Amino acid sequence: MWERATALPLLAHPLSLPSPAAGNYPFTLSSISSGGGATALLRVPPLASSFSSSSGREVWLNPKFNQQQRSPNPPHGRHDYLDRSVDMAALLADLSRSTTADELHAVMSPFLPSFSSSSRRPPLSLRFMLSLLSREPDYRRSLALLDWMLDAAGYPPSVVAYNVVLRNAARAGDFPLAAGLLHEMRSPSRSISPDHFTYSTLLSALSRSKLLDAALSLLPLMEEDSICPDLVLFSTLISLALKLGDHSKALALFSRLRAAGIAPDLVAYNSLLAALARAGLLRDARRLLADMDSAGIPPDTVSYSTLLAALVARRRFLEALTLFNEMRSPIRRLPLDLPICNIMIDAYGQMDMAREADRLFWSMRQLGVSPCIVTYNTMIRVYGDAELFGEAVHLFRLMQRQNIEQNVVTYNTMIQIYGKTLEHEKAGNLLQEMQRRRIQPNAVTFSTVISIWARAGKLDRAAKLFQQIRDSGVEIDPVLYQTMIVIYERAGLVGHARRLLNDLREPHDLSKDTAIRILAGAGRIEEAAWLFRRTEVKEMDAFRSMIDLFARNKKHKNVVEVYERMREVGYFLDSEMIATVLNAYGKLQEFEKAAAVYSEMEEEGCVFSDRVHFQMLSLLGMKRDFEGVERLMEKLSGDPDVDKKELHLVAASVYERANKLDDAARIVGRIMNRRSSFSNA
DNA sequence: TTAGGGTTAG
Repeated sequence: MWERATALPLLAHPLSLPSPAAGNYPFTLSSISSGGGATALLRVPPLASSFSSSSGREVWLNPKFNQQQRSPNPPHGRHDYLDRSVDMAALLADLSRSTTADELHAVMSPFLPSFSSSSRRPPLSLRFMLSLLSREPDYRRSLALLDWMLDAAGYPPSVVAYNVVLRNAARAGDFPLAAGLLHEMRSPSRSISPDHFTYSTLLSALSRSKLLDAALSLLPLMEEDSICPDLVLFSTLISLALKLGDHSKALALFSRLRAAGIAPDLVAYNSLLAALARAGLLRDARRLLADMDSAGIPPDTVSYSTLLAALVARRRFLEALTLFNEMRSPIRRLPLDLPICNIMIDAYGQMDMAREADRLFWSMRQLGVSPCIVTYNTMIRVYGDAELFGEAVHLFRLMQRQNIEQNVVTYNTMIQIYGKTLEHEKAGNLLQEMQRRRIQPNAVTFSTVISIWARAGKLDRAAKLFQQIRDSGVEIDPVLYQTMIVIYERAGLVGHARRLLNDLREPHDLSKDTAIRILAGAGRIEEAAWLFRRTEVKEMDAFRSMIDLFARNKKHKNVVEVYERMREVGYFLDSEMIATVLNAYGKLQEFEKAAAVYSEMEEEGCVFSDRVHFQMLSLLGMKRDFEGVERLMEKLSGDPDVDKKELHLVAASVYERANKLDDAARIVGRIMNRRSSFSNA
């Protein structure tokens, strides 16, 4: 429950100042000059120097202007606040930039009793004081002043006064106080309605502190107070939900935004794209791009990179390439920026298009984009995956020669590459080198090195390193210890493995399926495969992770091996897995088998995602069975579930890759026809 | 008076 907090005393160290007896004010009105109007010059005498850094200061006031307006022609180029009442307020405002709340309060406190409670609104000077106190580290003293204003001086409660105090409590992360104030406002004794500002400040502060549920709990209160959240608030909440990985909340919030009649802007749309992508609703995301066009907010580079990253993460490269071409096509002509270069270099690498990745990497500067550490790390990995080991090493050392920052990811990537080249000594050297350079190895580094050494037959060294890690108190994460356990088991040291589990207080009967999932998920291919082959796998997730692992590593034969084992057990695959298997058969040039899987699964009543159909289409193209391509296209054109635009794009790219440009153009023509008939309708 | 989006390693 929220609680009203105790306020700190207004003045931590009371200062003694002259009493405000007549004529003893700490400043004087010294002259009135002219110009366009009455401008008053206040001279702050040395008497007041205890709250001013200089021994005397000048403050210009123009009574013609309303309070808090800035003077159009500030004398001496100064910007001073102006107040019609020409009272202390202006001076306070000016001094507030160089004076502490304590000093100001010391100046003001003698006057406090003289403030009349009969007026409806506290004078500006008091309001300044409140605002200033609330900005101090001891922001709770603003609460004391608020209490004094309401209770002692008897001013009526005001939303603004509460908001000032609440804002700074919220900014300071003091949510019990902030929410306490909110409830106090709404209580019968105060009975003032929190306004839009009250909720905005509180909600955005809660969001900054990642307190999504607390923020959401305020929405019903807002509704009671008839305050509708605005675009800013909604998009803050949506992005927070996304950051916390709760895409369904993000989607729900977006629906509420729409229901409230708020038109999303580009960023809100991009957040929605991210939410859809994370929910795996890529088709909806793809459609949203078109919706954005109709809404007059065409997608930008970020929109595309959001979708691209999601497609790449799901290994849907064909669609990713199509999308990338689309963003660079004459219709869009969107510029490339750093993240999208990073995404594409990564994607090209995974697509076995290292040459394209390389070209993009080295042309970035011409595109006006400076590669960052992520770019370098990705490019090194792509070189390694393409077995361009010389290039990988060269780039790694080039970074050092050019003093480009390297981090633990850089080293982990490079160590992994030395694992591939079976240079376990060099892997070990890099481990030492990074430690010399004060780049802390992490669990990834250790499990990689241990795995490399074990594979090189250096079991002793691996075990010794593992022991060192344990002794050092570094947390042993599941991948690290599963790696070590499999190493022991492979070496026939079952006792060691059991003891390890025992020491780590892990149950010995931790299922092998789980172990497989952990190792496969981490890309520990040797260890996962070894375990997979000697385990009677039951869990679908274990199979899935193995298919993913082998697919990621382009071990197409092994993908098929997992598939066949699943069929033996009697499992049906989901769409994603079928597409992966089809792709593997394609890479193995086993088109007949692929076609058999496709029709068999269809007969079994599997509902395919578009991706499966498109994969099959692409296989037929690779097989140069263009009659088959046309037949399948015809069939899919009549399927209401298939996205027609996407279908045509895929078909066009199938013909393009087969170098049948006329056919590709014919298909593209169909897209254009569809488009024009759509716009005519 | 308030604000939001996409990228790297086991």
